[in-house]
Amino acid sequence: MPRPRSLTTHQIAAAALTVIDRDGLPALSMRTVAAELDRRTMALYRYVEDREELECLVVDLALGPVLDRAASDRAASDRADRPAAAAGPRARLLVLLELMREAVGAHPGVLPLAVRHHGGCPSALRWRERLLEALAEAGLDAPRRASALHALVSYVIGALELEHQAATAPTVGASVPETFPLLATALATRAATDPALAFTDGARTVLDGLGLGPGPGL
Amino acid sequence: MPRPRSLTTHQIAAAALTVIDRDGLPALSMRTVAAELDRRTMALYRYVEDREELECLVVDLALGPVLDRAASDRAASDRADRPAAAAGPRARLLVLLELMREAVGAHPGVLPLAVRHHGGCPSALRWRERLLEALAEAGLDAPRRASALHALVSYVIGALELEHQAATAPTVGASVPETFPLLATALATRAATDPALAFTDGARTVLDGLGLGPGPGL
DNA sequence: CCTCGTAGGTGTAGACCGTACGCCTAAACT
DNA sequence: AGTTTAGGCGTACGGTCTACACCTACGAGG
Repeated sequence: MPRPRSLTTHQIAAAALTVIDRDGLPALSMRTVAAELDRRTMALYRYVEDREELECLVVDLALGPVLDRAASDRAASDRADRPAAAAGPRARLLVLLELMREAVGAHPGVLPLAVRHHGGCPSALRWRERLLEALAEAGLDAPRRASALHALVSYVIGALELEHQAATAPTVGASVPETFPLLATALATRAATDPALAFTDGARTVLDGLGLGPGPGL
Repeated sequence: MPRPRSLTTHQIAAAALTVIDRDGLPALSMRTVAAELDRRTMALYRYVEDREELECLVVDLALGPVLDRAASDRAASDRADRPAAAAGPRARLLVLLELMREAVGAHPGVLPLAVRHHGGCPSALRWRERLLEALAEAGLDAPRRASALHALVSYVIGALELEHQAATAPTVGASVPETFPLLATALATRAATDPALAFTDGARTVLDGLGLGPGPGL
């Protein structure tokens, strides 16, 4: 009976993501998103409570691929096309962690939003559930699962944040070398390393610490 | 010859910290800080380039205690007053990580700023250098130190961020239970755990993963 | 003691932001 | 065709940061 909606929240999220990818996160505003959709600013408020909710939609959209690809990996593993993905809990966890990194890496500007809304956005919650499934499969009981999840999520959030800042930092380390010799060499080493390798390396460290030793899969 | 300065950057940082502690991070603005010092807004720009720099000063001030207490611990250990603090590299690392958590915990509102500026603020750099010293003492060579530093810093940043959000979240987990059973129990477990214990537990996990097994000290 | 120059402090104003409120109107069901 | 419901728009308010030009208080040199 009422007038039909001419926009969807998905379209709005996509427009916001376009703005972020093109002009960076600081450019994200109700005005710019509305302009991207050829609408006036206030039109958005018919679909979204406030900016907070819009950000949540963007995060959900950007993190969508994580689950899609995880699901396709799982389906593929059922068909034994991608045996590596199903080799074992440890390998599956590693894949999940790397999928999250890739999803965020595809839209770097979203990272601060993802960090802020990872607790209230469906995609992120589903991702965590997947982690827990793998942890359960590895034989961890509930308390150890909770502890392991905390360690893994903390690492991922921190590592992504570090990587993001390294990418957007205004080259801070000018006065570092003399005062902090160890730090200087460490930063140099890090700058010379492939970020993806550094991420996976740290992830493996955490998995080792959880007692999920390198199994037959990897 | 010129007119002397009537303020110090330290005073400005302290005023900003007062504002944050009293009214929360969103209340931080050039206006509120200036009001705290009984000055007009623009007076601050004689001491600070922009808001960015002010935030950096606040982080530096808030993180100061980490280094002071780490130094006093070290002095104390020299006098054998606090043997536990000098028991070994692993114990020292754990203390450094916990000191960082306590420093941020003393001013919860600063956390987002600390995360954003941890790379450009002297206190944070000195803290990292201390970590590297302990790692070197543990026998790790330069590449492994860089890798270990990355894992540790990532974990700390992520864990603090998680803790901060758990404290300020508007109770999101309403729809979680049915859709994500594993996550629901994990969140319940986490909510029932002392944050300090959860933090230390995760830190120990990372240290284990780094091969710094539980030594004689702890 | 007086003057002078430097730098501190201030006021104004511009360009943004998010969003509360009220109006008009287009669409679809009765 | 009529009614009703929501969509879209315009305006406006209060807030942010900060560029710029102005006045003035202070300490040093004479």
